[in-house]
Amino acid sequence: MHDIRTIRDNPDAFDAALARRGIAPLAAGLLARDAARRARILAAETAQADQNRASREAGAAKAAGDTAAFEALRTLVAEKKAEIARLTAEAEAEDAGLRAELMTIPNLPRADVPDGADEGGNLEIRHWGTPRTLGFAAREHFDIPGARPGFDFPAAAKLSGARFVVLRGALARLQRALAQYMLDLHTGAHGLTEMWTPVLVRSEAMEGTGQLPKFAEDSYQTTNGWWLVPTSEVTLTNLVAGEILEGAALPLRMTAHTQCFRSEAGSAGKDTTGMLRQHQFEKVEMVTICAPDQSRAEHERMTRCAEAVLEGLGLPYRTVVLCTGDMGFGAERTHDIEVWLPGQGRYREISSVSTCGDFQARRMNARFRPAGGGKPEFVHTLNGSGLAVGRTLIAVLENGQEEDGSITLPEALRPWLGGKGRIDASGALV
RNA sequence: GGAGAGGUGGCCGAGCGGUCGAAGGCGCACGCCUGGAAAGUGUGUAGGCGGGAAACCGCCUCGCGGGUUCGAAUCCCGCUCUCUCCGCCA
Repeated sequence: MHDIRTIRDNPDAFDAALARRGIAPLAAGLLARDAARRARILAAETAQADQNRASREAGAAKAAGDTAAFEALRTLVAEKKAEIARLTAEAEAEDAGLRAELMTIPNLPRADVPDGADEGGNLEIRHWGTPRTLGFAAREHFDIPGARPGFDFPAAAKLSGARFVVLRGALARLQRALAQYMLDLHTGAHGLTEMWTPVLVRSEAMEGTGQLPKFAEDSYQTTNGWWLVPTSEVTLTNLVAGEILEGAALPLRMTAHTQCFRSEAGSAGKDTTGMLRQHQFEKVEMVTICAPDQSRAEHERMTRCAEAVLEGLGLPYRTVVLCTGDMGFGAERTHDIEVWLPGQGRYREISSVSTCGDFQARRMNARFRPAGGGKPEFVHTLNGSGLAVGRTLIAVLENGQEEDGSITLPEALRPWLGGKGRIDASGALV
């Protein structure tokens, strides 16, 4: 959420930044609303101050035995009371209205984000690895002979419908191994704290990270009001909601492996075959809570943590910085990591690492007390996939496929695969 | 799901319907003391919003929301969360 005072101080800069995201100017409307709001607040508080004073004087008059004065003041308070009720209701309505509007406005892109209308404007900032030369026609993950027995889409359709998968045998094992490998890498070499969090959350949590109020249709809600998290960014980030952290304790770097649930509203027809885009999938997420002067370095660090997962698995990737038109709601800068998928012959997103500045912190009211003392300030929040486990499974299968239909698995996974290193053409882990 | 107890500042913990944003303690910060420290001692120490160039002033917050009252941390009602016991349960 944006700070109305910042907009007040520099409305042109606000509108200019919005324009980079293709949004029409909003500052004038917001400031008119803000002026009305403040006028109401002032009126309500002035009336309240009048009442408080009259009440004190009434008490004094009563103590002094001055009945006439007491009765007069009592009448005055009663009058003020009705006035206050009306004025505060108006003030609260204005305040809520302004806040509601601010809650729907996306974060502003940082100056170093490239302009662009869509993903065509993204810029590669680095790449790693070279796609194998296969010498045969690459298959997509669901078409590789060794993988086919492990994917049971008909069974998933029977249980749940489209965009679900049942994994069987070697593939179920492989997915588990991938998640364990990622968690161990992040908690070990990268020093993140492993967390385990709920996947059902209150609306407040979804508002804190920006999924609500604007994107309700993208998530699922239970009959009693809980939301299924679309990513554990929601739980990990909201851990600090409403808190005032000690500056010396920052940065907090966390990771969690959870199920994620997305309605995929609006992506009808996209990626309908295979398990690339599912309503339920696994993700190892990373979240960092830090001081404002730490967030740039933390963003780079987190990006490197995600890239390290792919490097450990020997999967070629490229990292792009998203242009203004392709960024998500809460981000001020995003790095997408795209893994090479031989079956599609192109790079596909496997991780998205964003720094949100104080955008989420304002929504959550998450602050820290600077190390040297002083007023609490809003923290900065960052989140990134490290990585999407299902998509990593796809990448491992497609990149490891052999002409005979078998699949060579990354060496790095052996500790979690009972020492085994390939899936044969019949689908057995050997 | 049933019964009971309880939510006060960074923490612990008092609080008669007004003088209470709140005693006291701990912690923390700064000073005194000291060769330096400890101990001792003094002072300070919540957040948000609004007005103001500033000094400063006002408003709100004792889990949340209502009510009673001239006046509520204190009385009443509802909700919520935590804890204990019972029930159920992976």
